[in-house]
Amino acid sequence: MALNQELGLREGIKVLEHEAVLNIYYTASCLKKAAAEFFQQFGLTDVQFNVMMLLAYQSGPKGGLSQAQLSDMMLVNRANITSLIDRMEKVGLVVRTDAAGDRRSNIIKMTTRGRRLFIKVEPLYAGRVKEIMAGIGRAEQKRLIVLLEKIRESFSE
Amino acid sequence: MALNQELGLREGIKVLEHEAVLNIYYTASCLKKAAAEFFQQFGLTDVQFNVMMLLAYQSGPKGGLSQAQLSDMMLVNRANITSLIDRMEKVGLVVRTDAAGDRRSNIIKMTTRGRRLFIKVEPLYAGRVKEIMAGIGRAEQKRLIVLLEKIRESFSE
DNA sequence: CATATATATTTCACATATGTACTATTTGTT
DNA sequence: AACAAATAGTACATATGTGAAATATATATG
Repeated sequence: MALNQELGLREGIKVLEHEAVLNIYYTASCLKKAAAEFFQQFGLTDVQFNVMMLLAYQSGPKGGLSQAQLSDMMLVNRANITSLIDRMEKVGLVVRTDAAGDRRSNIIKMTTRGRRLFIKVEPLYAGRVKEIMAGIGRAEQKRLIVLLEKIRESFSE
Repeated sequence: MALNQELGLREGIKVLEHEAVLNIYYTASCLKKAAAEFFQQFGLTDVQFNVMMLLAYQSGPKGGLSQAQLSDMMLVNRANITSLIDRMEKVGLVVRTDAAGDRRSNIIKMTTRGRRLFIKVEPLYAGRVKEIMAGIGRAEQKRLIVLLEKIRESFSE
């Protein structure tokens, strides 16, 4: 449905570019809500699951990632990683370990409990994502990705 | 640029659907940051500007919108509108007025100062949005909007 | 080697988002 | 009219996002 109707606006959105931007915002927000809802049953947030996914697939030779690396891969302010890892550490999903050779940084690793939970949740999540994206086919998904990449190019200039 | 590279991921994203979702998130985040940066020079946040835009274009016969109406049009939790309007009222952009006939609800209206600022900022914002979206043409923007609408359909079932 | 600069993390103040619970008021039903 | 249910706003706890400043440690340069 068009955004106008979904939001119950009396007046349409006049600038096409703005309508496109609002569509991106709104869709991201819907997806985020659906993700939050999905992860809640496992006591996780979408952001926490993202951390676990990065630790599972992107870990370096040290068997973990520093907070700075996580921050870069998540586009999250570094200040924010501190409390995020605090919360995850408190519930035993990850641990901070010393980085060999650099006493400034922590290497974050998943605990056995974290890994076990991740292995259980990940395939279920993949299924849910496919369900949600079933409205558009693979070719359309690829086209969507290309369009979004083009938009982001204006930021890297 | 592909998300893999932008985030510096060692391993690519395996599930296409997930890659599409992450692209939407990431693009929304980039757009939001650009908006925040833009509005900062006027002492506004993007969310506050959104409130002003709704008050300017969507106001009902009472010359304003209730907090509940704003909440619906912004997809913001109602609990959140309270503090948002608190902050905007404190800096004199909007006022809470009594709703004739319903003592439960407040009608939010822009102040003269708010309206003056909005009139100044709006065309500059429209220009900035066009700049940002210049990477894709009008036809592509329309196609993007359609794709995003299709994705959102899976939530309204 | 000493000093300047850069990097990693933490802390702080704040804006925004969520859900839940509460009060006040309105509306709908009997 | 009396009572139940719905609605509007607020308050609170929590998660996430921002920038700025502080601390500790590493690195680069003269």
